[in-house]
Amino acid sequence: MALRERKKLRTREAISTAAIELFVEHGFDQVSITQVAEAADVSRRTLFAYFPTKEDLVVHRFADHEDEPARVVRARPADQSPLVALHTHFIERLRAHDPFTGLTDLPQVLDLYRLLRGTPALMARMLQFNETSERELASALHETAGTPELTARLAAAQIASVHWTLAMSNFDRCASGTSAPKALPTAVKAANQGFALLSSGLAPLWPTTEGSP
Amino acid sequence: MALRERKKLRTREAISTAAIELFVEHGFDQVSITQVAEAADVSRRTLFAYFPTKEDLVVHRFADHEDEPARVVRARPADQSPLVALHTHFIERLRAHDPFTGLTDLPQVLDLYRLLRGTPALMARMLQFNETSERELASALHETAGTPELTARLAAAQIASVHWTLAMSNFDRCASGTSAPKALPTAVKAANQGFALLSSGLAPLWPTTEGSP
DNA sequence: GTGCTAATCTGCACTTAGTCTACTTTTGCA
DNA sequence: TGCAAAAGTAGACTAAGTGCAGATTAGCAC
Repeated sequence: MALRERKKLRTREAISTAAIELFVEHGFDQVSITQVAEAADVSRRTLFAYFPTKEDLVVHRFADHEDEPARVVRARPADQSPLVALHTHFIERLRAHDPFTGLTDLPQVLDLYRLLRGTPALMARMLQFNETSERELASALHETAGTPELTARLAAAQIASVHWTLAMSNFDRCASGTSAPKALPTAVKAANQGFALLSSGLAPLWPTTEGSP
Repeated sequence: MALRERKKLRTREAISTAAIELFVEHGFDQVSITQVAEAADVSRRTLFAYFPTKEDLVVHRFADHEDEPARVVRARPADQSPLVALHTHFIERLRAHDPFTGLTDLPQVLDLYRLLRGTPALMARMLQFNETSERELASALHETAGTPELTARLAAAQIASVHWTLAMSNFDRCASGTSAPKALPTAVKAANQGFALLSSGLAPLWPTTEGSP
């Protein structure tokens, strides 16, 4: 990689790191773009060349994971169902304490999560990420499993929402002080339940005599 | 209702109507708050007394439906499962061409939907509505069906996402010119499939020999 | 090294969303 | 009619984000 490219990456990291540090310490709304630019030793204008909005200074760190579910579905063995592939992968990442699952002990990541949850503007941006992820997952299901389009969209929506719920739930436990290894068994159980609900449906939760309309 | 209250409501409506009219004609980003205030014949500052953000000028029209799923679950007969209640209700609203379902012929509503879909900032705001709706549904499930908290959250997430997907799918059909009565059968079939997936799970979609991990 | 080109960085002015404060108008009611 | 409270207004202010014109700097040819 050329010097120019490397320098750009370093600058980008420097800006984002400075931003998150300031945001974590003083709060997202209490720190201005100008202050971030000063801390990172670049001009305000340059900062906007790297990050289109203030929110992106924080959430770009999750951009890598945006297409993870779709990739997992596309990369699965031919004889494996998408749901099993996603389940297996999630449990695997959980055991690896991948921040992607919400289960982590890294103080920096926990701070980052706390910042996200406490800032509506950032949560809104994360939901958009989630929607992109969902759309890509729908495409992957449609293209690799032959699922009809609407069906794929419905399934992807369910899967993405369960995924998000599990990650938030895991994070909440870690943020409130439980260590990752200690939270792992609960997290695995939760993940198993989430994927079981996806796989077998919600009907067994509320058994009644009445049928559907 | 007192004169003061009535006048406030009228002002609120006038502002929102003027705003939507302008936004639909020229685009959300091409119209400034100042222009909206002028069109509604109030001061900029007064406008902000009624609507906290520019986005709210548009999306407040959906605020009524925010807690609809939770209400349906709470109001269901004692012997009915939450899922059946929600399914029945959705089909009912579909037949009534309730804009809440995305199925409508009212040109104003269609314009409004088109505006939403074409404006990322507005979609982001709608996703937040959806999340609130999901949280309230989770509470309703937890409190009225005795579902454990995490289970309720997972179920609510799935239900809310299917709901949203169905509404968007119906809207897309209507926005592309299909009349509501003509789109109804397809919409009912889609709803039945969505709720069937929720009820019985995704496993049957992708039958394989391999089990879960 | 020298110089050229193109990418990058910067300063500055500008627009717009949203807030704050102090002041005026209107409404409900005695 | 008069008064207290609610609602509306004017105008200055902060901060995000954009456009532009000029200064720097990397990459490369010689």
